Amino acid sequence: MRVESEPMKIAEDLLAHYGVHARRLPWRVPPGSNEAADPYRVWLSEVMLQQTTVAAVAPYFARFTDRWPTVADLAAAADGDVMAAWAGLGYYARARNLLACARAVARDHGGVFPDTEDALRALPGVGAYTAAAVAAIAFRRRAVVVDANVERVVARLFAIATPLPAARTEIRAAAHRITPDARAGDFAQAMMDLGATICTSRSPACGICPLRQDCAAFRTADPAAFPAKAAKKARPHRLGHAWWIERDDGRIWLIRRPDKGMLGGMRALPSSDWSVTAPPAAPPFPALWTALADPVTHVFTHFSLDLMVHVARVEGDCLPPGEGEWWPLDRLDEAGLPTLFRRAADAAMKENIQDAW
DNA sequence: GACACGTGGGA
DNA sequence: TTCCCAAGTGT
Repeated sequence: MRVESEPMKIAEDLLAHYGVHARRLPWRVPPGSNEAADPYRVWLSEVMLQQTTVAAVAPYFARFTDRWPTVADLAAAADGDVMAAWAGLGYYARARNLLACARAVARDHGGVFPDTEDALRALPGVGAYTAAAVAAIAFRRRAVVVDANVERVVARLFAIATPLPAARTEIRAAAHRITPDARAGDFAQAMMDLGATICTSRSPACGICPLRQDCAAFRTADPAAFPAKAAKKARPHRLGHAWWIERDDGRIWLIRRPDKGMLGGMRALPSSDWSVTAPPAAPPFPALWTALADPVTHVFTHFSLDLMVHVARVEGDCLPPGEGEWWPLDRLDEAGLPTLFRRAADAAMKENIQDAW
């Protein structure tokens, strides 16, 4: 005979806890509030929060909503402005899809977010998770919201031993069982709060968990062992070159990367391909090139990179090959460089200061 | 299902 | 230092 709490009891216990302990977040309406959540803000926050921490998102969310208060404002924004505003947050396909989604809402939905999970799911950059989250949180629909937090909490509640990702089907079915018909949005946010603050990946605080009496993993020797996960692959290493071209009027040459691939759509220094073996350091044009002593090291999700930075100072009549723009050094912050190239720029400028001395 | 796709913080 | 991971989506 199984010892398992009633599905409804889990939701009741969790929502009671959430009513008292809900985190106050800029995009969140407090539990029990009569105020309705703004679908635009809910959607924007959900996209920003994909694979990204609350701490990292908060300042970006503030800047975006200040500059583009409505989905119509965002839909009317220039591509480059949005990409630059996203710079540093990572996963830049999100920014491209964000704009595409805002414009689809403006063009196909009269500037109003659709209020069903299916219609939301059809929008660019809105997958199963985000569609369910927006439907539940902004439109108070009964949707089963499953993110990594929910997966972890559910895997523990029911001590699901199947390793991820194979356990997804089983976890989703269990999440469906415990999701209440009413307040599914609060329930989802409560699950995520629990996963972020108590039922954490490494050392869950079971002693203060409102669900410990409902939790099968709590009754095992090692609750943190759930969910089991498949082994990860080793991270390969790559090498590349980047070119810092500084003109005598205090500008540097920036290009825009193609939409597809790494850092797609972002401003960048000209650079070589990033290969497993060092590509030949073939500069974009002949000049007096100086390589920085140390490469810029950067770790991406699926590989790490050593980027050699080569510096050249050129005359005002120099025109590097290909598309690009001369960008004033004193406004480099506004260029919206992704972190890799921001670090390369910092290294190049530091080197130049040493030259001047 | 597998893989590409960023970044910064915590243990 | 190194590894893991954080409100996933698209292909």
